[in-house]
Amino acid sequence: MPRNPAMSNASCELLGGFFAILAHGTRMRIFCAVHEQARTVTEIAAYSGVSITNASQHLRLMRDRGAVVAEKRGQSVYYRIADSRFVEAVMLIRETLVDGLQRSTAEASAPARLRRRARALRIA
Amino acid sequence: MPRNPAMSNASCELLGGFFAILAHGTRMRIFCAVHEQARTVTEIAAYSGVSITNASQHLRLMRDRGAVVAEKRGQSVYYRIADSRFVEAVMLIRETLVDGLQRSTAEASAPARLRRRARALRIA
DNA sequence: GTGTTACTTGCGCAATCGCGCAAATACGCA
DNA sequence: TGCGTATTTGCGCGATTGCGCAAGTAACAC
Repeated sequence: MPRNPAMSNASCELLGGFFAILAHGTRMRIFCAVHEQARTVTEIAAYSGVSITNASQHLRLMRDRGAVVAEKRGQSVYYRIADSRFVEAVMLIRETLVDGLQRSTAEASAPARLRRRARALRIA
Repeated sequence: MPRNPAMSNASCELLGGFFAILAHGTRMRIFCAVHEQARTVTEIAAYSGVSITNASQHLRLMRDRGAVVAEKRGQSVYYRIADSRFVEAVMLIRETLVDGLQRSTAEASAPARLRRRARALRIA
């Protein structure tokens, strides 16, 4: 990337693998669920609107790739985001996406698809 | 996310869709290829080590979701990153990932898998 | 018009992903 | 010990993704 243009293939695969973690609506919701405090699998499942089994499956993937960390307390497992910079990065992308959509929808010819997206992100 | 914990489901789907753009080694390499200057499909394909057809397919996805923009000049199409903040976000995640792997590999019990990952990102 | 270069698109197939279900494991309490 | 709660894991199947191949479109030169 910027200061390191010739990033190795292995680095690209690795980074790509990390982005895959958030490349899914449910996992993004899980990310939101744990972004401010550690939560149990049951809580996360309820928040995200998926089964406990499914939440556990997603959490395993996210943990294996270093996005979240798990801590067992009593009979529950608490998950939280491994590093707050991940949240910063997501915020940054979200803002940029919103700006891009605002610019698009400002043009009269903006297709309905874009306007719908902009609305989804709560702008315009 | 941080300032907006209760992000709507639609927002999560949308953000997830965006992350999917970079959730693939080839697309990450394409991202690297165009991060500092606009390049043609042929150049991008050569840089990324894939066929022109395949590069074009990936680029279409990336353009549809707003990660890159295309500009036709002569008989070539030049692609570039739509917003430099996308690059910043990728850098931020890359650094965070490197830090996490450094911390992991610092422990004596770090599994070989992590050490391999750290090496791939050119640390340690 | 023909030919060439640059890129895109439709199709088909193998590989991967997401998820429900049932079974297994781990913990705490009586 | 046995019981209830919390979480994980293995399996199977439908849905999606990635990619090669062949055909199609676009711009330029002759």
